Amino acid sequence: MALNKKDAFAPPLIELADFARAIAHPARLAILQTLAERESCICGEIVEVLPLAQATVSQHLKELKRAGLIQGTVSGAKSCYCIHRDNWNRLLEIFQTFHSQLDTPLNSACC
Amino acid sequence: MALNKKDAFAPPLIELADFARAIAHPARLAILQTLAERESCICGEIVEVLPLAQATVSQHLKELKRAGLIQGTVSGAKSCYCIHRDNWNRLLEIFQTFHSQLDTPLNSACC
DNA sequence: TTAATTTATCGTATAATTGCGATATATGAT
DNA sequence: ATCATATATCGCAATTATACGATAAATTAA
Repeated sequence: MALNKKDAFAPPLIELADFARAIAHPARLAILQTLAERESCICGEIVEVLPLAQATVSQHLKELKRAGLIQGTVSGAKSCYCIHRDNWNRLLEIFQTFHSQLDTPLNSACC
Repeated sequence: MALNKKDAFAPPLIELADFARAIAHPARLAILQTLAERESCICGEIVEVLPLAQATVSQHLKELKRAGLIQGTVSGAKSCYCIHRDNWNRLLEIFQTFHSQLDTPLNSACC
């Protein structure tokens, strides 16, 4: 955009929007699923599972890490990832809070 | 992207990712908030509240409408918007379902 | 009818996202 | 030491998103 206006909004909105952006791609949701279903925190396995090139998967992993939804550590030549449980739960919490704040006050009569 | 790979993923993931994308901008979250706090379903009022130009707000409204999170009807020269309660609740539901599916099976021991 | 108001859309510019091949780097195996 | 494996990063291309001024279209007010 010409100018980034995101910072003009309230911090809670920015935080939720940022989390939402991280999960706003089916590949990243699939990564989270894969990390969850296997007890070991794979990496190359994710590349096998997803219909994407290794470089692309690495980028998605980086984005999830940036948002704090996963964490990764190097173990030898391989890289090990897993879900960051605290932040993953926090996302649910703040979205539930936001959602309930938008509950209809009186009636849901609308336009 | 060179080629859009999103369709290569499971429909539930695509649906959730699409909802997430719609709320992945603080302006759109602010719009949802504004629509919720006023019983009347404003439009020009949103422009007054947000730190964005009218054309930009209109674009964000269009995006929220595309995702099904709001609905709008024309009433005279003005346009009236409100939250699409069914879909708004559905988003919460499918995210909660997805989130619970990723619950730790045994231990949360990680990398 | 004319003027003002309201909102959607167009056109444009800029920035971010997505995707991948190629490469660099580091570890593990031989 | 050499080779294979694993992964992050670079560079590039294509697409999409963000933002806004200008304009169009329709309604309301005068």
